[in-house]
Amino acid sequence: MNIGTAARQSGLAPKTIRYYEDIGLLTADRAANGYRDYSNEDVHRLRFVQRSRSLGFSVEECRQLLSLYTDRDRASADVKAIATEKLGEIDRKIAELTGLREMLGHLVENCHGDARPDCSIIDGLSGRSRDH
Amino acid sequence: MNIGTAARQSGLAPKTIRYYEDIGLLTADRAANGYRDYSNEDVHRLRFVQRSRSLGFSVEECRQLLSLYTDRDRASADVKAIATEKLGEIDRKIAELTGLREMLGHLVENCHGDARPDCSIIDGLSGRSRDH
DNA sequence: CATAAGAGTTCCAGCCGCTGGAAGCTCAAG
DNA sequence: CTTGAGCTTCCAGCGGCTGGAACTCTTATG
Repeated sequence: MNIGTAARQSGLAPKTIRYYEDIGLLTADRAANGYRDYSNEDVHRLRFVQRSRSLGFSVEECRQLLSLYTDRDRASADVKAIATEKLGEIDRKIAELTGLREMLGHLVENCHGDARPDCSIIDGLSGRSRDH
Repeated sequence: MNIGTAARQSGLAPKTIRYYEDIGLLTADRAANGYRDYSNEDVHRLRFVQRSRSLGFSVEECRQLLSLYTDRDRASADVKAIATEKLGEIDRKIAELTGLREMLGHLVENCHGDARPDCSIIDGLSGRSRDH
């Protein structure tokens, strides 16, 4: 199948698929006319990458996961290690964002938000606030 | 004061400060020797940007905030609007990450993580899992 | 006073992960 | 036969820095 079909079936943009080929993440056969030609198994791999990316894995991690995916002899522990590491990262990001949310939330709450120039958000950002 | 001192006091890297000047976010006086020369007020502004960036505002948003910071006549409502919008974005990001966390958490939980090649994480990523 | 270290300057290039756009090819429908 | 969609390649740019080269300037020490 052509790249457009593979794109639709995998949820990736054609441009993205070409880019992945460019950086050597995935290869594709070529038809006689020079068009890329994708098998169902290729689409599986594309979707695998799409899901992994959307779960927060970097392209390099996808490369690793993909080789683990392809290598039927690898231990599941190898995969679990990568996924667990990622889980930690996600947790750290959530914690960080939650902190941000709290701080910014305070600022917004304390800002009267009217026509007066006095603004606790600006004060907070400039480090002139009384607490924290 | 020189850029290094301003950097230390604002929590930004000298490179970053030069970059901000490059893109016209902040300007700096020059001393006779050509070195950038920062006043205490400059450092205030640098720190303002540093905080804003660390709270998740983009450089462009920082530019807006900075002009609101500098303009003593603006209404606090203007600032509040930007901050509230940002708060929504942060909430969306948290929700997204929480979703990811849950999904990846399930996969990791179900993976026995031993030497066997059978792996529920790989299965999940490849879209072969039974549920979700 | 010579010299060496450290901090400043400029500019160019690269990171990640795409995405847009130009110019040219191929293919299917009308 | 023409039109338009879809494919190809390549080059450039996004955001937000960061690294490195090559240079000048300042400061401390022998």
